[in-house]
Amino acid sequence: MADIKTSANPLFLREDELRRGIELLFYAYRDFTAEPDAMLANHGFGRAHHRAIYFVGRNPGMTVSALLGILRITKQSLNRVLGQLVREGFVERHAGVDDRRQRLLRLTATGVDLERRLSENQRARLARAYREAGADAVAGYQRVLLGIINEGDREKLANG
Amino acid sequence: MADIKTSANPLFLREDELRRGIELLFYAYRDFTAEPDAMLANHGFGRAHHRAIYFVGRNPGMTVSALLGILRITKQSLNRVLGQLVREGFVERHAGVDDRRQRLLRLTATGVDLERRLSENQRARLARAYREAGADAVAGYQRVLLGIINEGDREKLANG
DNA sequence: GTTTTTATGTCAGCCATGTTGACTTATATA
DNA sequence: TATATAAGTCAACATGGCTGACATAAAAAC
Repeated sequence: MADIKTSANPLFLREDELRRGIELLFYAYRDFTAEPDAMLANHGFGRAHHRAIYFVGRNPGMTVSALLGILRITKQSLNRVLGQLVREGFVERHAGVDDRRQRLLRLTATGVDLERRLSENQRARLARAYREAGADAVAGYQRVLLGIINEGDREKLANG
Repeated sequence: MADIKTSANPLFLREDELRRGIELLFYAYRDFTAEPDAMLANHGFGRAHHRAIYFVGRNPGMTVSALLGILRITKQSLNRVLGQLVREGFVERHAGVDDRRQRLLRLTATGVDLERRLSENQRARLARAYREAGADAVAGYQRVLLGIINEGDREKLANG
């Protein structure tokens, strides 16, 4: 009886393979966010704060709309966490230069520091996983995740 | 000038590569959960209900403690959603046979139906991503996600 | 130059889902 | 018989989504 589980087999998309892919994503995301969540709790912050800090740190000078587009939440939800971050000195808002209605976002020095501490855990975790899996596996990981993402962002992220 | 970005290069763990890995995981999870979330909202349910239904469907007859161990939430949080699912006829609880303190969980026919409809989207999305990425990429995707997961579950899931 | 649209912020209230802490019940085990 | 375990419950609280309504300033259209 032929081995129907070899990687070259076109039937690799059967139910079990998909179920496994779904579960691995659940477990990985669960463990990936657990430690930063615990650190954030000490500041009275939550995961939403981490996301805002992360993307502002990644895109200094980004507009509020751009951040909303990434997070896919309402501006009311965003402003709750963004307001806290501004009031507590982690994020700065400055009027845009060509469009003065815009509020350009950037991390303060304190914000940069918090972002680094928060993501350190995730970077270390991912670095270990990458190292143990090897470069080819990393390419596959990226290719599949890219395929999961909706078309619009997939194109934007494709050559990242 | 040599291409320092080839997949064989040992420097592939630099900052940018890790950042990309983090962001792909964020975007993929965001889009992976968006459609089931919308369906659940029509039932007055949320993502927590989906997780409970999914894992009970996957492990018929599982105990409450086993489910708690997977979801990593408190029993109070779980019981809120589990109670709703039982009251509304999606999940059944039966006393265990060898240990009658246990409540063994399983989906009703209605529950099986809901689970299938909820996960259909995710299975289709993942199937497309798998198909387009190819079997080698799928293996890499699984290997890296497995590496992200904490040791305890990693061993349990390794030969899944 | 006036009107309209856009970018952003804000107030109020609702819901889902996580938390802690205290307590109960039934059953298994020592 | 005493203790430990599996599960459920009540109460209160926080985070972070949501909707809807409204305000302000600046850009863009007319």
